Amino acid sequence: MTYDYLTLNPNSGTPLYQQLYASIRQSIENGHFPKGEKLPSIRKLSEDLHLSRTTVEAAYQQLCVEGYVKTRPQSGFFVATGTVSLPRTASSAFSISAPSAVPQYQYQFGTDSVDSSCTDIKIWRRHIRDVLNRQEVIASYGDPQGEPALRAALSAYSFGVRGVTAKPEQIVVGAGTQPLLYLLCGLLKEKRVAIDERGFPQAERVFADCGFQVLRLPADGDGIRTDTLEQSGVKAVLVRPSHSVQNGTAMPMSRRYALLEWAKANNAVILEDDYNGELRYNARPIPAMQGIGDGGNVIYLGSFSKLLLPSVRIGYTALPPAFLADYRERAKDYNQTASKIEQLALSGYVQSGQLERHLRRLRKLYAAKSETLIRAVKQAFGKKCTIFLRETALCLVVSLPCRASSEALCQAAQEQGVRVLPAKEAGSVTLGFAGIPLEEIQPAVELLKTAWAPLLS
Amino acid sequence: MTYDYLTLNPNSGTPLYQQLYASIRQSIENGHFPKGEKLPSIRKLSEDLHLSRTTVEAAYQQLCVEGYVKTRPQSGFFVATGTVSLPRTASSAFSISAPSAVPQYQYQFGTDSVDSSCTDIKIWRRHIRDVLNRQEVIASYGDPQGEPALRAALSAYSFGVRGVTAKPEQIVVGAGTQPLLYLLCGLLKEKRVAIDERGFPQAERVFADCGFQVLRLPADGDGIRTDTLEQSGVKAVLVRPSHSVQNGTAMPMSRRYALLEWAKANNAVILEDDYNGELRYNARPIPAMQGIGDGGNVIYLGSFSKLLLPSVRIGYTALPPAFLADYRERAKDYNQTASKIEQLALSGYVQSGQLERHLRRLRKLYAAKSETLIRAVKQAFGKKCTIFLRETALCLVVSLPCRASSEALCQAAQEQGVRVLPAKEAGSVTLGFAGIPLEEIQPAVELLKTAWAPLLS
DNA sequence: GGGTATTTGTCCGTATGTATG
DNA sequence: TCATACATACGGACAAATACC
Repeated sequence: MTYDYLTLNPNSGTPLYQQLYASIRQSIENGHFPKGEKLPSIRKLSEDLHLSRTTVEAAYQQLCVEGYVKTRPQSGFFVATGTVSLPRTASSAFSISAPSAVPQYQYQFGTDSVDSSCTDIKIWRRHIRDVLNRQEVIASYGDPQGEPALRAALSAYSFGVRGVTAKPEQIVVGAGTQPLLYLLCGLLKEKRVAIDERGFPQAERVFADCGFQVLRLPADGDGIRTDTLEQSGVKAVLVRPSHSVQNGTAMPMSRRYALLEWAKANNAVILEDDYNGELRYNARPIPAMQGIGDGGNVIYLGSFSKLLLPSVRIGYTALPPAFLADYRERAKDYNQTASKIEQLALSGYVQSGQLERHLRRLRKLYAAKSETLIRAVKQAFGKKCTIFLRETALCLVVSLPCRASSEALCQAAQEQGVRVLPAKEAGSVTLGFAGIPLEEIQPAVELLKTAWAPLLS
Repeated sequence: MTYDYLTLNPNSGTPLYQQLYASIRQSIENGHFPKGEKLPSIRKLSEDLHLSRTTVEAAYQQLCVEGYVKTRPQSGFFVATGTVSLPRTASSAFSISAPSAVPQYQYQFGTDSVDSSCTDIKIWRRHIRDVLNRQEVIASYGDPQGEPALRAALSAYSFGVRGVTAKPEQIVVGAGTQPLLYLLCGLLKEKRVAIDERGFPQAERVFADCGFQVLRLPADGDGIRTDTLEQSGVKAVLVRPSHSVQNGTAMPMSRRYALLEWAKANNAVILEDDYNGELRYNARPIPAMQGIGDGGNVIYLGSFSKLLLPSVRIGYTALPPAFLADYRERAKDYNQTASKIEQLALSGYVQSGQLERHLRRLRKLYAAKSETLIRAVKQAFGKKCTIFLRETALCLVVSLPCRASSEALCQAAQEQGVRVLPAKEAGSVTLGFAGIPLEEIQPAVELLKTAWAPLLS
C-alpha cells in the first residue's frame, strides 16, 4: 500500500512533519480514515513516504495530543472514535442537591474544569486491575500515612517534576487537599492564617472549622505582599504560587524569595498549594518554593485530581522535618482518607513514568489550545482587542474596546450559550481553555463575536 | 523526570548550557543523582526545561568530557561510577516510616482487624470493573455529597438493616467516619461534645482540631450516663451503642430510650456511630437510635470498612432534616473524600443485595468463631477461668485465676507469638476473634496455655 | 494451546541547517 | 566570524503486543 495521496512537498518551507500532520488530519475529517481504523504504522509509512520514522512519529504525536487519533502502545495508532465528547463537567459537578437555575451552556470557558480527553483511561484501568488482582492488598488495611509505595513514588516524582525535596516519611497522602488541610491545622499552633485577598473558599472553610482566624491580606500583581504579612504578625500563610485566575500570571521568582525570607525571619510557615504547578506548559517551569530554600519553612501541597482524571481524588503534603515528631505523635489518630486501591494504582502509574508522559502530553495540548484560542480571538476581534496570557495559567484575559462592564460581557456571552468569567477590569473577560475541547474553540469564539458585536465601540 | 529544580536564568549573561552543566554537576555531587543512575534523556530534559536539544546536549557533552557522566550510545547518559559522590540525602526512597520494632505475631487476637476471608472478592472486583467500563463515570467529577446512586442505595439499605429512616438527600458520603465528623463539627453550633469515659481517640482528635471541648463523662455497664449528661449541660454527645470493647456488651434498649429522651428534652443531638451495628451475630438485632424516635435529634454514622474489605473506606451519615439547610449552604465548600469508583461499586454491591447476603454470612462466621474460641478457652483453662461475652462485640474477655497484670499476660502471650489485648482488670485479657481465621483459633489458644501456664495459680 | 518470530510504539543519541546576536 | 540556541530529520535499540506456527 502506498499512501501517496498524502501530499508532501519537501521544498515548501513548512516542515515535513507538519505537512504530514495536516494531510492525515484532513484525511480523517474527510472520512478517508474511518473512526476506529488503524493508521499505517510509523515504520510502514516512513518507508512508503521515504521519510524518517521520527518525522512520522512527530506527526502522529501531534494528532494524538489533539485528540484525532489514539495510540495503543505496541499495537498501533487508531482514529479516535466519537470526537472527544465527554459530558460537560461543570454543570453536574456543582448541582448538589439543592436545585438552582443553573444556566445551560453550549461552550464553556470556565476555569474550573480540566481536559481528560488525552488521559489514557485504558492504562489507568490496567493499573487498577493489577492492584485488584493482588489479593493481599485488597484484604488488608492501608497505611494511615499513605501507601509506602506511593509515598516513595511521590518523593521521587515531586523532586523531579517540582524540585520538592522530601523523603517518603515526610509525605502524607489524603483524599485531596482539603482533608490534608485539616491535618495541617492540627500541626499549626497559632490559630491564625493569612491568604491573599482573592480568597480560597474550600481552604477557608477548613480553617474556619478548625477555629482559625483567616486574614485576607492585600495582594499586588505578583501575589500576596510581604509587608502586610509582616505587619499582621501571622505565623502562617497559604499561597498558590502557580494559580492566579485574575490575570493568568504565576507568582514570580522574586516574590517567592521574598516570602521565603519573610518566613525564615519570622519563624513562620508557608503552606504552598502547588495547584497546577506541573502544568506550566509554555515556558520554563518555576520550581516549588519548598525546594528553593532548605524546605524548613514550607509545607508543600500537591494534588492529582486536576491532572489525571476528575474521579481520582488524591493529594499529598510534604512536611518539614521539624513537624515530623508532632505529626507522628498525632498520626495514630488520623485515618487515611484516600482509596487504597487508587493509591496503589497511582503509585504504579507514577513509577512507570506514565504520569510524566501524560504531563508532557497535557502541556502540549494546553499549548495547542492557547495558540488556537489566541488565533481565534485575534481573528474575531482583530487589532481592537488586547490579549493577556501570562506564563502558566490555563486561561487568558481579553480586553475589548468597549465600556461594558465585565459582568455585562459575561451575561451577553451567556445568552449565546457561552460561559466566560468576569475579569477585574471593565471591558475584559477571562477565558479558561482547559476544559473546552480543542475543536470547539473556534466556533465558541465566533459565538462570542456575535454576542459582543452590539457592545463594541 | 522533568528536573526543573535545575535553576536557570536566561538573562544572567552566562550561557544556558553552562548553567545547566553546573546545576547537573552540583546535583551529582550532592548525590541527587546516585552513581550509575541514568540522567534524563536529552529530549526529555530539553522539553521540560523549554530548551533546545542542542543546549542540553552541549551541557551533557561537557559533563562527559569532564568525566562526571558516561555516554552509552542509543541508551543514555549515566552518572560515572568513579566520581566522588557524597552519601545520598534525598530520595533514597525505601526507608519509609519511622523505624520501630514492630513485634511479629503468628496469631492475632486484636480487635482492630476483620474477617474478609468470606468476602467474595471476585464479586467486588466485578463491580469495580463494571464501573471502570463506564467512561463517563471515570472522566467526570463526583457529587460532593456522594454519588446519588449510592445515597439511594444506602437510604434503602440502612432502613432495612438498621431501621434508619433517611431520604437520599439526607445522606452524606465520605471516606470513613472521620472526614464526616469534620463536616458535623461545622454543623454543631455549641463547641462542646460529650463522649463516654472510655474515649475514642480518632473522634476526639477531630473535635480537638475543630476547637471543641471534649467531656469524657462517666459510664456504667450500660453506657454513658444521662444524669451526668444532664448536669454537664452539653448539647451533643457521641455514642457507639453497638461497640464496647471493655466487656463486649451493647448498649441496652433502655439506655437508648433514656438518651433519646435526654436529647429531646434538652434540644441536644446524639451522634450515633453505629460501629459494628450490623454485626450483632448472636442475638436479636437492636435497631439504631436514629430510627426509634422521630430522628430529629440523632445524626447517624455508618461505615463499611469493617464490613466489606479493609481497603474500602466508605462511610455515610444521615442528617436530620433540621440540619439540611445549613449543610447545603456549606456543602459547596466541601469536597468529597470517598473514591467515586468505590462509591459506585458499593452502590451496585448494595443494590444487588449482595451486601446483605454477605452480612448474613459474616454473622454466621462470627458466631462460629466465638463458639470455637469459647470451647478452646474452656478446654485449655478449664473451670478456673471466667469468660465474658456479651451480645454483639467481636471479642471476649477472659478472666484467669492469677494475679499477673493484664499487661503481663499480654507480654507473655507475645513471647509465644500471639497478640492479645489488655483488659481492665488484672488477670484478664481481651481476645478479639474477628480477624483470626477460624482454624487458627484452636492452635492459638494452645499457645496461650503454654504462655500463661507459669503465671497461673 | 503454548512457544516463537514479527510487528509496533517508544525511547534514545546524533547530525545538519538556520536564525540571531 | 563565531558562539549560542533552536528546529528538523535520522536511524539504532528495546520491550510489549500480536500473529503465527
